[in-house]
Amino acid sequence: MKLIDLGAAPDQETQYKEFLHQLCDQFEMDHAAYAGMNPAAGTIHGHVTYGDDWKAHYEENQFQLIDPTLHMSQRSIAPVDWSRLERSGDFQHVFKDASDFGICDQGLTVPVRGPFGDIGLLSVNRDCSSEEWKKVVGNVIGDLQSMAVHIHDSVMHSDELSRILYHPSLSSREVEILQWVAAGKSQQDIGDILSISHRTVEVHLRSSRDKLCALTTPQAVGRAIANGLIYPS
Amino acid sequence: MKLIDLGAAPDQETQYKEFLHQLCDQFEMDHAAYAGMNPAAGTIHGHVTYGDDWKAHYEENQFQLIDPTLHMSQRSIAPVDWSRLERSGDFQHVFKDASDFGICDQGLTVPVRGPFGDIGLLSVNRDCSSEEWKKVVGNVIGDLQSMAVHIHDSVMHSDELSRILYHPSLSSREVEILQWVAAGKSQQDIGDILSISHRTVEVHLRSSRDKLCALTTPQAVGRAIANGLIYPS
DNA sequence: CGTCCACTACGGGAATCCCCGAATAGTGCT
DNA sequence: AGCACTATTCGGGGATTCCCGTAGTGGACG
Repeated sequence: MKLIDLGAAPDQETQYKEFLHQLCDQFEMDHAAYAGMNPAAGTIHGHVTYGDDWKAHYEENQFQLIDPTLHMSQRSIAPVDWSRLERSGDFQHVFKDASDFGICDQGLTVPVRGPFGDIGLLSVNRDCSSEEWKKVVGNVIGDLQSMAVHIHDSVMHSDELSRILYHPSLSSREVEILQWVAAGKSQQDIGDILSISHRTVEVHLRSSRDKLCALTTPQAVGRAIANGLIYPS
Repeated sequence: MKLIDLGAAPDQETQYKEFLHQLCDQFEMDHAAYAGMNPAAGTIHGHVTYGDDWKAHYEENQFQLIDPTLHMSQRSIAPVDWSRLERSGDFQHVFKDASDFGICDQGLTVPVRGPFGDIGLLSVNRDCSSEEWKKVVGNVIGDLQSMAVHIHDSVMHSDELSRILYHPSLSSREVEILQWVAAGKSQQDIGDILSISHRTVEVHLRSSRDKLCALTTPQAVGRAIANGLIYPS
């Protein structure tokens, strides 16, 4: 299994696309797609081997908001075979359109997570018999896992600068207190834990809200988690 | 590659240990160890193939606080080969003791992350020549990745609180209100928007908290966002 | 058909949070 | 040194949220 050095790519878009095409050839897949979300930087990376027509159609209809393959695998640790997805309205909606573009609903999505709340999703699909699919998947699942880690690692490291630049600058005290709030502690509790007045705790929370442009503490916690500043607990 | 159904284990400790021993046999390793941390549930799972004497020594000296293999891989996306670890004082300290127990410093740690900030670390090591190590690792890295995902997935789902968190069932009204809260609206605002009493809004929030096992609304919002029930805004 | 349970809905009063003002200490710039 | 800015600390008092109790409705089940 050959790994491309994705980091040194001068033209990343082309490089990643080429990588995915090679991945398809190697693992006998029709298509491959990678989606990487870095909430800390507010960036989203997408690379696909699909045609531009399907890409345009997907973006136009905002399918990323309802796409069940993204929704499920974002919540999973293990790879998600599309056959195990609920055949809901959203599923029918997306895959009915997909089939019009010659894309089948037999696929697999491998989720990868980094330490900053960043998520990478590597999806592959192939139009073939159910038995053949199972056999192919069984053979390449481990390599796919490695590929997913490799591409996500590469993408996130190429994006490191923007992550640092766009990181909201909360003070350590503010992060500390926000983390306790997300852990379900009251302001009084936190004051006791940190041995300061609960009034002071509230001031730090206020400045956190200001910096995150949040109207309420729950909203601030939501944004802090989405930004990878704190972890849910 | 055979996967044990870890979920149906009557005696989990024994089952996981047996799984790790099989993993060693299959991948030609001396030892294997898994450590899983779930901050949402506040639980830590550990399973190793090391002897009880080293286990006791490790715990006694609180090595988990300084162990560089844990420290580095907690911050990495890709697997970490121990040869790339900095030979710091902590490294010397841990591995000097380890060698006294017949454990070598040639190993690899594979990190896996779930959607709740939960981390699983699967480590393997083997005493052999550097060339042989590279060859062995190259052959099994993909399978190790799959194994790490499999065991972490299994451990997290075997945990009671984790099970609840991974499969919450909020009513549509509860999700709707939680989404407004995450958008920074007050209970009064939401009541006006939905044309119901703000008291009722609070009841829905309370049942949302209950279902998500959250002590406060901010914590509930954090968990709801973390598992994709609502979107940050 | 009655029972149980989940969802929806409302209100009183206590607990908590949030807006206001205020003080001290450190940091960087002129 | 003087100034501006931020981080950290604290308190009063009004606004908001939260706990407890109550109640109607509709679906599931023996």
